[in-house]
Amino acid sequence: MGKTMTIGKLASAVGISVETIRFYQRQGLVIQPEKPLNGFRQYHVDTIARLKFIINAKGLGFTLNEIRSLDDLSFRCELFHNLANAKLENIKNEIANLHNIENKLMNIIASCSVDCKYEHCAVIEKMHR
Amino acid sequence: MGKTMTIGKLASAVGISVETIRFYQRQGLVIQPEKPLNGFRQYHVDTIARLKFIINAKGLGFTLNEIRSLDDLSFRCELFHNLANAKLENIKNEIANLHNIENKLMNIIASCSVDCKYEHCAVIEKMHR
DNA sequence: GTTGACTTGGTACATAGGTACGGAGTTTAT
DNA sequence: ATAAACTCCGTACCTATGTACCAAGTCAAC
Repeated sequence: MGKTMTIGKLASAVGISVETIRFYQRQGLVIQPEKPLNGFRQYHVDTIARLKFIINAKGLGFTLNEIRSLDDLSFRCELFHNLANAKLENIKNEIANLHNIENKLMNIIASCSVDCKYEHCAVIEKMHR
Repeated sequence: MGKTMTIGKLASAVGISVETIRFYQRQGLVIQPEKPLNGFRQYHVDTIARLKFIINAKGLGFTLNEIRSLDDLSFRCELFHNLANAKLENIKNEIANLHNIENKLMNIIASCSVDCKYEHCAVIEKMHR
């Protein structure tokens, strides 16, 4: 047996909405417990850990699809290592792209300060080429 | 007058698809020229600059909505400065968030190397709390 | 003057990750 | 025993940025 709870309690226990849990069920991330002939579905306390896992993995940048695939690792470090490293590369690329944009923006802002003496912004002008 | 062209020529002149130009028109980013009673719509050469502006602004991280609002600046540097700085802050925040994730990932990868002596990955375990 | 390439306009689909709604059933509190 | 709160289920909607498809019209080349 063990402790069980309705979806609302579960939701407030982990700090997400009922609708989100239902969404995760539809995505196959959380197993929906059987519905008793009479009454509300009962969720096992372990579902809290499951949801926290999903939330934590999301916090590490994993998508819901990737989290689903994390399940296939069945706690084997080596496989997890690979996925985490792949994700890390991923994040580093995103950071590099953003740094690129950041530099362009800083250049353009600096350039605007220097070049734009009159009404007509030379920087906006340049953006048309 | 001036040179004009059909949408296909325009698309290949700037290196995007016809569908994308049509999409930008629907978004109000590009003005659709009048359709002659008989024949294809003719785009003025200036539309090339317009599209390049959109593409460049996208490259600076501006969304299509923001690009639409860039139009209201009518080349006034000061206003553009404000928007560009806001966007820069924006990008910096995104970078900071990603760095945060990056650190968490690196910690977790390192921790997995140290803690996981056996089959059961202690790091995945921790992600359930 | 016919064939192939292009345009037009409308609509549907795609991703990712949810949020919102509505009517009916169930449970809980008073 | 009745009202308030909660659950269930299905479905529609949301943002952002396009992509895909279709039938019908038009244009250009050979």
